[in-house]
Amino acid sequence: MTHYWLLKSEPSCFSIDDLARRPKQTTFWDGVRNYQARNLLRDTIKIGDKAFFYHSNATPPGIIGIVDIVSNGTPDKSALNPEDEHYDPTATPDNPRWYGVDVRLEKKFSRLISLDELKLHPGLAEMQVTRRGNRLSVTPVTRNEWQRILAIIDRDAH
DNA sequence: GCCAACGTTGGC
DNA sequence: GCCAACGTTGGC
Repeated sequence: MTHYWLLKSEPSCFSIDDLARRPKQTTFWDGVRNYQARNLLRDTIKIGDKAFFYHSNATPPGIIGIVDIVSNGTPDKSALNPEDEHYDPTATPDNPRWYGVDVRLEKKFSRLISLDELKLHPGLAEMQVTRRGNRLSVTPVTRNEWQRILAIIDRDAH
């Protein structure tokens, strides 16, 4: 069964357009350094799931598209690379500590659905990403929330 | 195991 | 750039 997620990225670091330029519009979602998010990436998110691509620390922040999850969780090798900005000296090949998944761009929305809009929408205001103080970069999205957002985009297209 | 200090996230 | 929220670290 397909599950739905929201993945945050700062567009100044990695944007949906950056993903669109990658070979096969696919990349390894690396650099997550929070245990709760790590557990989701390692254990819970599976091939065939889908996720919203969320631009955080943007003006405005919001949901900008959809990615398909195209691998199960695998060790995040960026933690092992001293040259990488996400290097973690406590990670080892035997105990990789951090995980990620491969994602492929499914769709960039015709417009960004801003955080403000989510908060104002009765069916979306309870999304985890709208909660004050929420810092988790990987959060679950309910089937209803997923379909409501698709309906907004679909409506705009007509 | 507590908790103060510190670092990071991310909206504004 | 500010700062509230929250996660992590480390002394005790």
